[in-house]
Amino acid sequence: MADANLQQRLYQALRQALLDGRFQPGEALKIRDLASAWGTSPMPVRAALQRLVAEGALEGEPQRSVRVPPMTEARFRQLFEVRLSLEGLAAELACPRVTAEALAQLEAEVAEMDAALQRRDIRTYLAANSRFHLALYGACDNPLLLRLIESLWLQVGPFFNRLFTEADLNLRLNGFHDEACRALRTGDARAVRHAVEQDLRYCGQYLAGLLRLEADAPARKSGAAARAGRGASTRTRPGQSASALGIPSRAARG
Amino acid sequence: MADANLQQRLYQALRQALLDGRFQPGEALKIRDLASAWGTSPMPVRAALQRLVAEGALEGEPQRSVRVPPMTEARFRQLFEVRLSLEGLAAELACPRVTAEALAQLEAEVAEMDAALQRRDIRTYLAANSRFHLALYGACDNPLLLRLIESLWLQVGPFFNRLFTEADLNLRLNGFHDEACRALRTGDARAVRHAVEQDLRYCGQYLAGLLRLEADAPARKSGAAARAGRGASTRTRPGQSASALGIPSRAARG
DNA sequence: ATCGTTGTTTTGTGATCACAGAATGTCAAT
DNA sequence: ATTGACATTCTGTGATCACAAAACAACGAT
Repeated sequence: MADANLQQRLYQALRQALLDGRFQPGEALKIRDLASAWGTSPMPVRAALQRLVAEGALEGEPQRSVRVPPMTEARFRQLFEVRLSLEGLAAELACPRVTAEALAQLEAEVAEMDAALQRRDIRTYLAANSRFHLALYGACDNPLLLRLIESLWLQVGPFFNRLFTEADLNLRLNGFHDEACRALRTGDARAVRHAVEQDLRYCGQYLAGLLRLEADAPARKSGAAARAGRGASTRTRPGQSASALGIPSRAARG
Repeated sequence: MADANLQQRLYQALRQALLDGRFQPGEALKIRDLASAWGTSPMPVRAALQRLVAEGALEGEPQRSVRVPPMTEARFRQLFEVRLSLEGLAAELACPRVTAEALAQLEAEVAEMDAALQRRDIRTYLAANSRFHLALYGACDNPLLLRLIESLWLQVGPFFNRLFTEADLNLRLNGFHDEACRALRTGDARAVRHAVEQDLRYCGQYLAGLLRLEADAPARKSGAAARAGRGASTRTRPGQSASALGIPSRAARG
């Protein structure tokens, strides 16, 4: 996984950075900056960015810089309408195909999420949550569906992770995971789907609330450099976003 | 639409060629060939191909030529599972949002399809069919969903169109379109979804049958150059696939 | 003080070149 | 005749260069 094409590694790195919310919404990713940060030529960076644009993870108008799309209420609604449909389908398909080992892993993830919630360790919770859903959907025997779901995650990621790190959640969203596990044991595919859909709906409602809050209070602190309309005139200096990457930046040459 | 970036124009051209089934499944698209066919440098072609790979319309292993993926039963199943879910969702969402003009267009398309069927004009039928579904889904007020559906069409396209041009269809799949229109008038979203799903299922079942037939009879004539396993040793001469394009090939220079 | 204008810099895009890995084609040995 | 190794060609990938459009900043007019 570490080898392969340079552009594919850059793609993976950018993808992970996006999922971790290491880029500000609205932030412009400039080819030459990233290239110098990685110590490569602009070429593979260009390819990686174009691929992310093709997947909808980044937005780029014809002749302008590529930006990470800010989350709006409209986009959020669209995203969750599709997520509900697709992840529900994956869950339903996965039910009859899930193996004993997979089910064991799922329950282990639920346990870890419980523990993380009690420790108020959001980071670990989110990681276990991702693994839970991925392991569940992974059993659906439909790689195409899986790819689509992952591309959707990539589009929510930047917004999702950023908000969750700030928010203290006294809410219990692990109940739906437990419910899903029970339904999996029963073999009730509809119930599995319903549990996953409820999980998504619950989580989505919470995030929508946070989004509304952030929209009302337009960046009181240094955060959120760009609003929904047009990006503010904050000019980013070269190499600024380099710190957001894994910094494999081999000895800034030049 | 005709202007914009070179790579975007190439992308659109390739996309259309793919939708029209002008490329053989399994055929390898080589950068330099397409570039010389268009009279451009290999660079924008590379970008366009990579974008199509990112969307799943083409498949490409790391260091080898990009190919149009052959349709297999597994892939077909995966594709239609997702299509059913997504297009059903789009139809359901579109129902309460469809305008009077859109509905008029939909019924006009149905009429045209009827006429085309009686004339056994498959070409016109397919075009009207595309317009019908696109117009319906277009009312769903979810551009993201629309993009996903179009990318799915792009993946079925090469297979879909090729088979339909060969097959004489005495089947009546216009009934579901009519049913959808009636449900739209009633405002019964579930019924609209059901009609569209039935349409897809019916069409999919037919195509699956043809696929099975083609799989059993492995290319008795000159068609189908490559099978599912490994591509045959048919070595394509440069410029062969150029005829499949719009041939904007400006005076082969050199 | 604000807005329109102009000159400079930045930044994406396309072309050409260079390199490495894969595929193919040839030839010799069994 | 088939199979193995070897040489050649092809093809994707990355680097560097050149150009045009967009963004930015400074300036001048109202």
